[in-house]
Amino acid sequence: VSGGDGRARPVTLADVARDAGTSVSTAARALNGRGYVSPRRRERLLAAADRLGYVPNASARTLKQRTSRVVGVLVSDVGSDFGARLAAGIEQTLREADYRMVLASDDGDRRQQLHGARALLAMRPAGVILTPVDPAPAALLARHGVDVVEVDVAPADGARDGVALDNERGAREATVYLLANGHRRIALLVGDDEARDAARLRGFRAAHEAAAVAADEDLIARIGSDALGVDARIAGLLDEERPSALFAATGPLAQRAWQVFRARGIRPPQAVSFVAFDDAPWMQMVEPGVTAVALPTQELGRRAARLALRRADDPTRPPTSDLVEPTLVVRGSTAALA
Amino acid sequence: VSGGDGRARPVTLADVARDAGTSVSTAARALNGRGYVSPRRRERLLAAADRLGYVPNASARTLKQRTSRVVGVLVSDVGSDFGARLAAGIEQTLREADYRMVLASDDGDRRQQLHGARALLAMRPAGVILTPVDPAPAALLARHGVDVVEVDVAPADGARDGVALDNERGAREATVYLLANGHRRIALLVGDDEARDAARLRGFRAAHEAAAVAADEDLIARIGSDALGVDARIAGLLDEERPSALFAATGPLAQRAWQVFRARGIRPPQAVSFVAFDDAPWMQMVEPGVTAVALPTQELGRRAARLALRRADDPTRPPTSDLVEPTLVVRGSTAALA
DNA sequence: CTGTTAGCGCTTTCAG
DNA sequence: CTGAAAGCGCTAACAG
Repeated sequence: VSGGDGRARPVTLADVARDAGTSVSTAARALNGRGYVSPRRRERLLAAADRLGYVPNASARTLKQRTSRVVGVLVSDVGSDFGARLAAGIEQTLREADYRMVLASDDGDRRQQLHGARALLAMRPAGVILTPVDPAPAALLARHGVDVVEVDVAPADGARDGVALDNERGAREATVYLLANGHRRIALLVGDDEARDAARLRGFRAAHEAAAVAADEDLIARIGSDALGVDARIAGLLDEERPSALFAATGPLAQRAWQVFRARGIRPPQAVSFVAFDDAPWMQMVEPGVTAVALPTQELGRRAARLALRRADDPTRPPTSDLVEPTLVVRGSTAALA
Repeated sequence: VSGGDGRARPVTLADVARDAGTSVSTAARALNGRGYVSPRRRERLLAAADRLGYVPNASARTLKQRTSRVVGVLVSDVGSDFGARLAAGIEQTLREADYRMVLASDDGDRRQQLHGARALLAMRPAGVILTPVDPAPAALLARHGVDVVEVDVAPADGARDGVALDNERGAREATVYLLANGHRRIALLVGDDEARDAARLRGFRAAHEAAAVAADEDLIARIGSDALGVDARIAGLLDEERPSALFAATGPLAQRAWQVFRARGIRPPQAVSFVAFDDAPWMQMVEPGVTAVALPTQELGRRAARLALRRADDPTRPPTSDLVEPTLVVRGSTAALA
């Protein structure tokens, strides 16, 4: 990188123009490639810009064009595995298209969400990607004419762009796998979320129906992972219902279940086979490895970013809602029922 | 949130002023609280802003003030555990101070790093936080008058603000713990990085010196975790040197070591005690749990953000370099030598 | 193909 | 205490 000493005043387009002996408009045309500029002058301008260390002022451009090359991202927690991988996918795609990502999180707090949305609005973003917890931020953004892409919500109502994981299919495949391995009494641990967990439950049921196996309702535990007594509930399920397999349809529940196994000396697939939803690093470190449904979270981010970019490009196209497919990773925690 | 229907043109300060029957300058003073405005008018302006759904235009403000309320963050990988937690800490602190974070990553690619730095520069950020891989981006930024905070570099040379993990101390404490438990032949697995791993190695040595135990050089393996034959090297170390404890001073090496244990049926602390650097979720899921040095990565981020903010506030203060301390988490993989 | 011109929305002297 | 006015740096007509 050449040019530009520690001067206080940043180099502006006017400086470059002056240096090359042209007007600012010619300089502008040369530096962002649109409009006619004679090759000679273009070259001189490019050289001058380089030598002076010219960096365009994004604010000035945004002010004039009324839109920036920034896409806002609102997630509940960047530090979580989900948030991190999502953000990574988004950022990667954005960067390839020469857009910037401004990332805001709310610590699961509605007020923060709205505040974040307003802060993003102030930057006149080309779009905003958000994982919706509350409808208010999306509504605010939309009301101000900002295009929104929703992530990980049930196949969107069609009013907005959205990308979601195919929770139902993931759960179905895991269940199909167990059924195909001869399991008939499969216990299900699933969260109590309206959308996500309901879809996983549907997948579990669908697999049973397809196999013409009746799913015993007593084997199904809908329970938040942070609820009190989760461990006891899991233990109870194991003891009383004696399932041949356990499907933990949530990352945290899988973790709890594994802890219960450890505590009671259960070592899948002996006694029970074990399948988890949401593959995590620990699942391949434990012995045996845990068979799990792996979620393409980063791909989810890429798709969301692609949608945002596409919409920025053409605001009139009809809303899309994408679905990304999880895959089952088979490890040692499952075995065929003899 | 009140006001503002789906109009195309965003509400500007002029609109608010007109609505309240004042001039824009009065409106400006009222809405950002500095300068005199009569209570009556202030109130009317606030009400008007609210009713109209006014959102200030950050670009206009930035253009005028020549600096934004944005802090740039350059990390190599947002999706990694380190990057994610760092970003989370930074974002949290920034948000509390009403600053925004624009996050860019380079996939370990120098060109991307420079490109990211330029993109940030264009936004006239109040500061940039980066995990330095290459000195060029920081230099570019600094040359253009942007304040830089470096993260996780050896206690900075004092030229710039910086926050680092106290790698030496973390390694020392882990080693002290093993020595205190009677271990004398402690094998060390450490990376070949110039700064970070060298510090950890120093810590290992320092602990030995303090305990007046000679560290056997044959027990020390400096090896990149991605090198070929890491597993064989680890196995060899175990077989040939018969250490009573193994200290894996890097996350990836710890993972490799654990895999080797699994493959050979070794179950710490039987045969060997095991300590890892960089506590990770899997370490509490495996049986037994792994004793590990936990790194306060999120705190690292908070500190970095705080430094950036402080410097934005006062550009003249002398550079600070902070050090954050890791803590040892004792689990079941270590035992006292009989 | 090039230069002039008029702002984008906000902040900030500077008079009143 | 308030308003007029002058830009911040860039883009986009529109004349030449």
